[in-house]
Amino acid sequence: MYPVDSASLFAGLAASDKAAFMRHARTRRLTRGELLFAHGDPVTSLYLITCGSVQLFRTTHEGQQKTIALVKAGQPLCEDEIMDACHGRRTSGVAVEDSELLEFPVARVKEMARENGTFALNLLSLVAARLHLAEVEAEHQAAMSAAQLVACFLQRMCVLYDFNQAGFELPYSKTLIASRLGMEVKTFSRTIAKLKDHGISVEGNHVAILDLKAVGKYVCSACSVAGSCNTHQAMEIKTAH
Amino acid sequence: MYPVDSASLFAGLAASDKAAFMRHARTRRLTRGELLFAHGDPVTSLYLITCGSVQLFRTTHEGQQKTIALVKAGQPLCEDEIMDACHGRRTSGVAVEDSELLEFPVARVKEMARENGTFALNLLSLVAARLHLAEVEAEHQAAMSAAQLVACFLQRMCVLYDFNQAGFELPYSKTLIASRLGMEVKTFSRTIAKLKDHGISVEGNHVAILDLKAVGKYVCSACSVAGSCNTHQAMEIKTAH
DNA sequence: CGACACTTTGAAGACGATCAACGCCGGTGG
DNA sequence: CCACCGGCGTTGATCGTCTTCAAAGTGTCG
Repeated sequence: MYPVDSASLFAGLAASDKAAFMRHARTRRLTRGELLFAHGDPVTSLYLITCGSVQLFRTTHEGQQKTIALVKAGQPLCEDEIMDACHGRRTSGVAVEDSELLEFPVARVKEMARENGTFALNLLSLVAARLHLAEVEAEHQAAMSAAQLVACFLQRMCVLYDFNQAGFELPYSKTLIASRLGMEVKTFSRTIAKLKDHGISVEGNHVAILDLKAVGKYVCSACSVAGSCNTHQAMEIKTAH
Repeated sequence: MYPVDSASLFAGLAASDKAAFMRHARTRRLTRGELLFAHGDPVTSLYLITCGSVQLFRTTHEGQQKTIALVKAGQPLCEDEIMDACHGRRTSGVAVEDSELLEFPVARVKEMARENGTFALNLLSLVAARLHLAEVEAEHQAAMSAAQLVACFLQRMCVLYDFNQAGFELPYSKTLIASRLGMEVKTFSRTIAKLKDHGISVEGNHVAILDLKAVGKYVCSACSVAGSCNTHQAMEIKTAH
């Protein structure tokens, strides 16, 4: 269970305001694979994952499904959709594993944002951060090879999930990760083999990042002016305003 | 000159509040090609373009430059950067043509958002809309061929710039548009030829969209559940909350 | 044990990027 | 006035990368 109070959404809020807001929360429990909402559904709620993780995805006309995001415990869900409720969900949301989340009615969230400037700015920070992330992601997709994408992703995951670089287990299936990276499973599979030569070993679900320099050399203009993709580390962590 | 008062940023604001905010505005005039800010610069201001247009881009290590966005008169600039001033500009901004814009200090904007709930929600709407746009864009890049991208772009431009479908002039150079679409000029050039067969004729800077159905058949799951990319039209127009 | 989802691998194919060369135009300077 | 240059746009040929098709191995769970 994730400590809800420390969510960046509530940073800087008075305990009383937080408590008042929390009274509108409902707890939702999902089992592995259960649908939280579907593409096109009306946007009625904002969520905060307290346990587990959720996959956001879209299904293309051919039935293929593209993963937009993997959201883990402690992170909010759909904070970017609350402002245009009229257009319906932009993605489908499904529990990757047994999960638990807090559900806040959109109307309450807007009300809170309208009345509490700090909360509004927190919300703005979150959405802005996601936008930045989306831009970086887009640039990566365009500029980097499959191998670079995978290396970059593994390294970021390592930081974000607080894993030990020297050895950790993949928290998601390879199929899911491949979809998240926008590539075919086959390509992902092939790519993994090549990574051995670049300081990253993957065997089954076990990953070991042996040579960090090899990863770091993939420079990316979106991440910093002249730095390396190691600065990704800061990207998802920062939320303060 | 664009009517500033009708900017979506100020929707629903009391005239007095708007006026108070506007007092902090400074007018900036840029000549064609002039730099507004560079990648990495501290984020000091939010802009509102009153006249002309601005290119946002990043320069990669090899010196190539990728266009992130083309912002035209009436639209705000950098509304997504104001919340993490510490990280510096994420893009460089340059005037595509002689332009004029209003400049608001970041501190004032934050202050306004903190005190005025409506303004805060307007800001949130803007950033959320941009995020949505970025996601759709990413999906397009991944799912559509070069020809589809160009067709889609031309059609959207037609709506966004209020052009006549039957015949209009490109407002930007082909080089710039190609960069905006994330493709090489050469590819863009070749693609244009192919479009003739699909109901879009381009000769020099003159474009005519003859067969709309041809364009419309490029369906895209990001835009609507089962609709066509014609719904792009709604995308950039909506900003209300 | 058998169904089925997940993963790996080989071979062929499609697409866009890259290399290279050329025509076009506006500006500059001799 | 003309020769030169740089930016822009077009076109042909080639190349690398990722997807697709096809097939088979691995694992889990009923």
